[in-house]
Amino acid sequence: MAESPLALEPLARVTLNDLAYARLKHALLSGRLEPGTTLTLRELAAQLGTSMMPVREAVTRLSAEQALTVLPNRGIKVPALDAGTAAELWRLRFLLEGDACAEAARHASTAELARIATLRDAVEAHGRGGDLYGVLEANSAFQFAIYEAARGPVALQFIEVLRMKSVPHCTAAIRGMLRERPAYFDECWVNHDALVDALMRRDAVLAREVKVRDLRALQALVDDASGAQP
Amino acid sequence: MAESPLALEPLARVTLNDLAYARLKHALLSGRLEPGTTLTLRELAAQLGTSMMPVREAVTRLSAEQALTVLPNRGIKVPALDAGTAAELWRLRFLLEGDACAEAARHASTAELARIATLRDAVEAHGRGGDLYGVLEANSAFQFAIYEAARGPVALQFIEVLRMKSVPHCTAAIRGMLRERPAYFDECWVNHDALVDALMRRDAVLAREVKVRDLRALQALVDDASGAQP
DNA sequence: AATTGACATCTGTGATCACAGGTGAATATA
DNA sequence: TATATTCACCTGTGATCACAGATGTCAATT
Repeated sequence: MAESPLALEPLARVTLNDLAYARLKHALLSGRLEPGTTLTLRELAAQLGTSMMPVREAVTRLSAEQALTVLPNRGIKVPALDAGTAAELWRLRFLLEGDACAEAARHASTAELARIATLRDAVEAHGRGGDLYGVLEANSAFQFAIYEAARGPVALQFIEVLRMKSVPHCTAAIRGMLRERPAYFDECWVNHDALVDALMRRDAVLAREVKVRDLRALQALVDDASGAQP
Repeated sequence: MAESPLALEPLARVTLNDLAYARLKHALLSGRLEPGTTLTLRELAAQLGTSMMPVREAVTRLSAEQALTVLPNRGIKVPALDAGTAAELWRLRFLLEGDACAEAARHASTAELARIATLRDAVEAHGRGGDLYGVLEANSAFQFAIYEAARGPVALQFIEVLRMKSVPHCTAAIRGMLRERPAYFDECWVNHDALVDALMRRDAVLAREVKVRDLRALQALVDDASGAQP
């Protein structure tokens, strides 16, 4: 067989299983599922218009990643985090997301940098508008644009898992603060600007530093909120 | 309801799915599956004495983690790594396994340290005996005893995923070196000793440093072997 | 009136069946 | 003899069916 000069990708086969997983992942990453929410396979299958089969493989996977918990004969639950697990998640987010930002500073193309800057603006716009899901969705898109630019598919997948577990745990606190003290988020916009700036200047060390600072602020917000009204 | 003084664990429900996953994971982590090996769902189901169902959920999961590749209508394959992915895996192993060793130095109980030291001896014994699967199995047990002592379940899972992808890629090189230049591994035993020593002295920085050195040596071995006879 | 008992219902799990699609060997053709 | 073509077989994927177990309701009993 002759070597094709096109070298086309093998054209990844997308199964209903993958599709179901992608949907649930997106729901978790964009804060639309909060701890305590319960689901059932049959209900999800009906919503997606398929049989239970693809849904249950997706749920099995998410349950293995501890992004969902399956109660035997009782349904599927978005788990609440105990303090120890939450602490470990923050630690790993500092480590992996910080590292990914450093790598992004090294590898991002100018087109990617431009796209990242655009997405940053969208986050701030939604944030000042005060709509929760808008800002969560936009923020997710902004962050993952950076992590994709880091050119590390394995690390990207780890970060997805971390955030699927972490985001639901943060949503309530963000909603409260967005309603009561929206000015609190000014610090976020500053950090976002600083991060984009570091990426554009190719300063890997600074990028990681800014990212960790940003995450630490979020952790403080969430810890305060859950400490105040548990 | 009265608070039970026993506070028993909820007794985790173990499904055939989990069992099948554990089996395949173990086969990958202990080097018994090498790149290029092909499997089928029906064959695995027959070996495990179940229907295809539990096996396929386990395989779906492993394929999502890219520890296995499923070729549409053609079977399941243990994937070979391209250079880019291999490099990223090494980078992440330095990061996460190094970090886990540092954490183990902080949190390991004396009982765990004793067990780790025992397992270290077993690795060296099998290594000097020259039997491949013995040393791989013992080494896996030794390393994971350390990572469990680090008290980070999420990080532990990430490390498992990394090694499921990395170990098959290393097996052939280790076999070759074990046969041709067994003295090469003396460096390993020294590193293992140094690692256990660092753990016992609670020196987190040193533990990470030794671990990274150990991994770097393994990477050099594997890269040399695959560069020599690709 | 409070407690206990049974039962109807709903859950995830596992098995079996049906199917589209890809492979490769055997066959027919030039 | 070399090439093209067909076709039987085997694969993963998806749907449907069967089942054990947990829950909560409702009635019978004390």
